[in-house]
Amino acid sequence: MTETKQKILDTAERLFGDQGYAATSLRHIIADAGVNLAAIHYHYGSKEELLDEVVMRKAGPVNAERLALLDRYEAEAGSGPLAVEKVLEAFLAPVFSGADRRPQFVRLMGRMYGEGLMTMIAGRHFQPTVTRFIEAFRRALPDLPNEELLWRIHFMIGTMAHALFGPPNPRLGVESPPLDAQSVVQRLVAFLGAGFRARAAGSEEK
Amino acid sequence: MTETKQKILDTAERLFGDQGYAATSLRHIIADAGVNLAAIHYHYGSKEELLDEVVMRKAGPVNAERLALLDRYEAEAGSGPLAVEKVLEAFLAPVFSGADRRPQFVRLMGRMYGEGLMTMIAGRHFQPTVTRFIEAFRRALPDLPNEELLWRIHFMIGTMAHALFGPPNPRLGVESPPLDAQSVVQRLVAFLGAGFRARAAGSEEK
DNA sequence: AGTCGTATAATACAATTGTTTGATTCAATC
DNA sequence: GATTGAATCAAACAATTGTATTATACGACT
Repeated sequence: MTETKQKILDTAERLFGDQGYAATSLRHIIADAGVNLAAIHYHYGSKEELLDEVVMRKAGPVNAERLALLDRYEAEAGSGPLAVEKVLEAFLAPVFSGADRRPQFVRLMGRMYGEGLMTMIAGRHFQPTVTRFIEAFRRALPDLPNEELLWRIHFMIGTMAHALFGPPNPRLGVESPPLDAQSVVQRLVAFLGAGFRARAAGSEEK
Repeated sequence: MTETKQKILDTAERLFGDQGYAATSLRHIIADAGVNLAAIHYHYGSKEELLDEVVMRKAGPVNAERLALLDRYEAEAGSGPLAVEKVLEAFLAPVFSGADRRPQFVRLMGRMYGEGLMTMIAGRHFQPTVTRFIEAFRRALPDLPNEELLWRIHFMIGTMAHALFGPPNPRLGVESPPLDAQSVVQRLVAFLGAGFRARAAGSEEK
C-alpha cells in the first residue's frame, strides 16, 4: 500500500473518531494528511467507501481476537459452563486492548455507534462474531429468557460504546487519569457481569 | 408561540432524532415543516440555537420529573437508605415515560449523546440534576469507591442512550415488538441495579 | 387612514460539500 | 529510449450548506 493511501486511512480514522463521520470533510482529511484531494477518490472511490476501509482494517483483527479468546476460554472451561464474565471479557478486551496504541480507532467505534452507522457496518463485518457471542451468552445464562438476553446484549453494546468514547465527564468531580484500558475492561466486566446475572425484571421470586 | 415557530420545533426534533444534528439541513426541516427558510433564523437565530430550544423544551420537564420522583422516593424511604433501584427508576423513567407520545425526543436524546453534543448540552441544562443524582447514588452505595461510582454512572448513561436509540437489532433473531417504555425501564433497572451493586473489580473478597 | 411591530416570503450570499476532470510526474517494462 | 500504467496534482464541477438581505403582508393601536 502506497504511503499516500496509508496516510489517508490513518488520518481519516483519527478525524472520524474525533469529530464523527458527517462532521468530517474530505478537505479536512487531506489537509491533515498532507495529500491531494483527488487521492481519496482515486484510492477509495468515495467518502463512504473510505469509512468502510477504515473500519474494516481494524474490525477484522478485533473480531478475530474476540473469537480466539472465546475459543480459549471455552477450552479452559472444558465441558463445564462458561462464566458470563469470561464471555464478556472475550468480547470487550480486544476492542480496548490496543487503546493506548490506537486510541483513534477506539473512539471511532464509539462514534460509529453514536451516529447510527454501526448497524450498517455491523451487518457487513460483525455478523458472524455477534451470532457466535449470542450463542455463548445463551449457554452461559440458560435460565434467562431469550428476549431478555437480547435486551441485555443491547445494553452491553451501549455501555461499551459509551465507554469507548472516553472516561466519565471530569466535570462530575474527578480528574480524568490517563485511560487505562485494562482497568476499564475490568470495571466493565464486573458491572456488566452482575447486570447479566440479575434476575429478569418480570420473573417470579421464589 | 406562533404556528410556524411550533412546527419548526416539532420538525427539527423529529429530523434531528432520525438523522442526527450534523446530517440534518435547515432546508430539510423547512421542507417537512412547510415553512419558509428565513423563519428559522427569524425565530431562533441559528441552527445551534434551534437545537438548544429543541432540547430545552423537553429536557426541563424531564429533569423536573426526575427530581420530583427522587424527592418522593426519598420521602417514602424516610430516614432509611434508598435502594439504588429507586434512584435508577427516578433517573430513567421520566425519559422513557412519554416515549409512545413523543418518540422523536427519545431518539433525539440518544442521538445527542452519540454525536457528542450531550456534553455541551448537559453543561447548560443538566448539571443540577446530575449533581443531585450523583449524591443520591453515593448515599445508596456508600461502600463503593467514588471513582468506581462515577464510572458506573458513566456506564449507565451509555446504556440509557443506546436503549433510547431503539430496541435490540431485530436482525439478531427476534421481531421487535412495539416498544413498551415501561417494560424497557424495568429491564434497565434490573440490569443496571445489579451492575451498580456488584463488588468493585479491584476490591478484595472477604 | 396611517403607523408600527411582527411575521412570512423570495432571493441572493459566500462558504463548503463530495466528486470529477485533465494534465503531469515517474518508475517499470518492452 | 519509447510505452505503459499507476500515482499525484491543480483546478473546476454542481450541489448543498448556514446565513443575510430586502420586500411584502397582516393586524393592532393611535
